[in-house]
Amino acid sequence: MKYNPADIETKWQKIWEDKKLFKVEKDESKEKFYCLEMFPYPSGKIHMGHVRNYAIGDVISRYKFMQGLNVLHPMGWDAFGLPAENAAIENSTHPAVWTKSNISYMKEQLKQLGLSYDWDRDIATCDPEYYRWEQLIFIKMFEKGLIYKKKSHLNWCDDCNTVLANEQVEEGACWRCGQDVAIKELDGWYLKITEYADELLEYANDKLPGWPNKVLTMQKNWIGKSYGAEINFQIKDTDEKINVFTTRPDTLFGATFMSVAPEHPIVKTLLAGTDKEAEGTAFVDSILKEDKINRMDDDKEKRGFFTGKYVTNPVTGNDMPIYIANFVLMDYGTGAVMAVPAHDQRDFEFAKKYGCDLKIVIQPKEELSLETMVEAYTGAGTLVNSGQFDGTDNDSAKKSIVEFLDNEGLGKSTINYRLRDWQISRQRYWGSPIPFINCDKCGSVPVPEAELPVKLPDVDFNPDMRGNPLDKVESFKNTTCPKCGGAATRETDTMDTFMESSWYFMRYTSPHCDTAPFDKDKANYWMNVDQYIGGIEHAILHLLYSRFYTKVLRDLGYIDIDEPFNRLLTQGMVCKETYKCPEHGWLYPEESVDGKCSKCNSDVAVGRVEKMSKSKRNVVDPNKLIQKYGADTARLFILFASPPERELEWSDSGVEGSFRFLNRVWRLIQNNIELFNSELPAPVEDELSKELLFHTNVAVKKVTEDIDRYQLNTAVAAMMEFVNNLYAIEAKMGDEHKALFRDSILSLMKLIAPFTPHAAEELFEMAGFEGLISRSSWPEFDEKHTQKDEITIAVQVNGKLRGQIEIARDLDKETIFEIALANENVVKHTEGKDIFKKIYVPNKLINFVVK
RNA sequence: GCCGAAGUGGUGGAAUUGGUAGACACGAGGGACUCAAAAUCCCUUUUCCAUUGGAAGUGCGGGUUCGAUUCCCGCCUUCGGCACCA
Repeated sequence: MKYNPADIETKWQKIWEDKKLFKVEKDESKEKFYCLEMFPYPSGKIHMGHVRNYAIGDVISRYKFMQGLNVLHPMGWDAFGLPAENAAIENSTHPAVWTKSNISYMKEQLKQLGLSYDWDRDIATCDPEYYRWEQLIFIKMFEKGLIYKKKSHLNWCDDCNTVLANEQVEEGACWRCGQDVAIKELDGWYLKITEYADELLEYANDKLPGWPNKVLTMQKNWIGKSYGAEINFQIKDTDEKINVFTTRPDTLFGATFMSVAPEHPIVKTLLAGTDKEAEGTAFVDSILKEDKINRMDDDKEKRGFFTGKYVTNPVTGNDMPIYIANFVLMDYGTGAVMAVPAHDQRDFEFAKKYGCDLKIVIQPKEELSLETMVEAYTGAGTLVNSGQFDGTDNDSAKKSIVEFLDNEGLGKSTINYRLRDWQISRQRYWGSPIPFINCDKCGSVPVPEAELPVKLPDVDFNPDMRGNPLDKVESFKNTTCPKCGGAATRETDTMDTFMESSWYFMRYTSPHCDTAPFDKDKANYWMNVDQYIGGIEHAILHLLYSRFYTKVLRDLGYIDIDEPFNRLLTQGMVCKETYKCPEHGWLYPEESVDGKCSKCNSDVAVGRVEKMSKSKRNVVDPNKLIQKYGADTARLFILFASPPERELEWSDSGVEGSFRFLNRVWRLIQNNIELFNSELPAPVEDELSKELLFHTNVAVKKVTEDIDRYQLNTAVAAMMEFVNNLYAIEAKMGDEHKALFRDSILSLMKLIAPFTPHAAEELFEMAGFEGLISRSSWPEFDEKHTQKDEITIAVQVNGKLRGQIEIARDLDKETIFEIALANENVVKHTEGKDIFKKIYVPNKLINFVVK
């Protein structure tokens, strides 16, 4: 029978589904393994990135199943988000309709890949049964003081009437309507992730050994803990002070002016009623009008405005002019900076432009002078011009100056984070409603728990819609205050969709629990996720939020763990070269035929290898691939082509190779299928038997170890090598070897089972086995068969390979040297020379050092 | 600019702890089978010189070592992250 993936794949997918093969329950008697891949946004159809992600997770899950573990392997849908809402507006359909149809289509696609999910645990985050718990958690967090509301400056599109995330601003304009983006001060809800900054950092430092360093480093940088001081500066002729944060208190004597952020509240006070007011306000407005992206541009010119006011340097007593400066960020530190132009590059540039004083307070070995300085000196040195601190090295001066300030009540040592609290308000429809009611008398009041979930109301979507749909649904918006009973309005913003993905992995442990977000017992049994797999692009946002959420849920008493994910594998992107036609722009791969555009026959320009994306059309559709070769081939190729962490360059001919391999496996086992139903003579202990045992045990060992260390590409290579060896042995063997050969091809079936499960099931069945190979045991290897008695070792002279000798394993050293020295070619290189050192690496090589 | 990762045949990649560089696969060339094709199978395939064999070779330049793709120093390139963070 020819290998025909189309028939066998649907057959086995149905059997697995009918038998609910991958359905699991908590079972204390078994060791558990929780394998999780990042759930997808239901955008319409799956792409190669999904295939790769889920193929990796499926191999690991199936392998652990076969090793006898109780494996939880769930899948679901990150179902809230803007694309659904945009599609709804465009097509006048409800986002729920669009989302649901996408989910059912994509679910079918995933099933076609033969993935081992427990579909009974399927969840969609847009389901009120999911987001009701998110709303409950939100209220619990509020009660614990982890949530607050504040005004802040955000990207705002007037036309769409909504806040935009930074990444939704394209060259200063709204990505959807092209309107210029403004900065607007808006109310928003914040989660106090900064309260957990230290713990998040601490675990990232050394308590997450299963995470790639790369991701931990990115998170550490994102949190950005820095030690420094807060120093108070008195505004001259007033009672008010301006606080600054600095990491360089040692340079305080060199502070000659002050810069404050345009958004800083003090700005209005400073300008009020002065002759600078009009000009200053205009300056501030001109900066705030720029969108955030532009304002943070590379090499942005430094612009400042002198307010006409001064602060007093607390240690020198000198007047320091106060400038409003475009490069000072309101949301880092205190929004005000003491400027030390001699020792900070930004302040240096600013001072040169606006003619501010420079003062050197740190001298390195090679003396600085103001006349020759062309840039700020930021290195170490000895303090000068710094009163009683002169002569101390700048590092210890950091401490002593802060101590001095502390004693005088002028400042204190402090720690600052780059991490900011998480703003979760979105002026959108397709997200979880924020369960709060705004009352004129009582302020923001949580919706009583009994009234949860706050469900999204129905809205008629149409292309003429603008703004936040919820805000216009009067029946939703108008309500009464739960506290005072007076008229009140419901919060019409919805939550950031990262809120859903921050705890979905816990919901999977009891997805239908209707009394709590999840069953605590079950969650404690299944968590942590033992293996999490997903794209590197989530290194910060999703993975940091999930860690934060886990700690919060712990502190709220929902679960007893500190971190959600034990091991993390970040898979690389799937890439392909791009094709561009001078007439028709980007082309799909199939539109470029022999270097010509299939539409106009112009020469096609082959671009660089890039991440597969719809916009550049350098995509390969998993559907077409599965139709042509089957899911097993698709899975095998995507795992073989590259190690999981690295990016994968798509190659059609590589796919052919994987298909060929599967056919070779198929034929090898087919040709010998009758062995499974035959009485065979007892095996003999000859060379060929030894060889067979050797190759089989080596293959099992290598595949096992490679899966354990995520090297799925070399695991596939080991299976290929095994098959090549089996063909060679098949050609030589007699009846007395067939019993062993039968064992070997059974091992082969099991080894390929996690990778190409359909083909493995079919072969297993044809061999006459009862039950499913997916539920059979993983093959074991015997270390003694992975070693040969006769081995080849390399003979080097002065580190250069001069020969190879066959010896018995573990032969004594001196005998090996004798044999090696007798080797003809070795003699040539040692003759007439002194051998003054002989090195022997057991069973590997020897090296003669001669002169 | 800062941080991180990577750089190996024509191509994707392998070499797990410092020990025979190029496993496995793709592509290419040659051959077998076939009326022919497809499929399959076999051989060759780092470069250079050559007759057994030799020389060079893992981005570049140094170093440590009997021995370096692997460790150290300096540089180049590519990719990723962060970026006026006080």
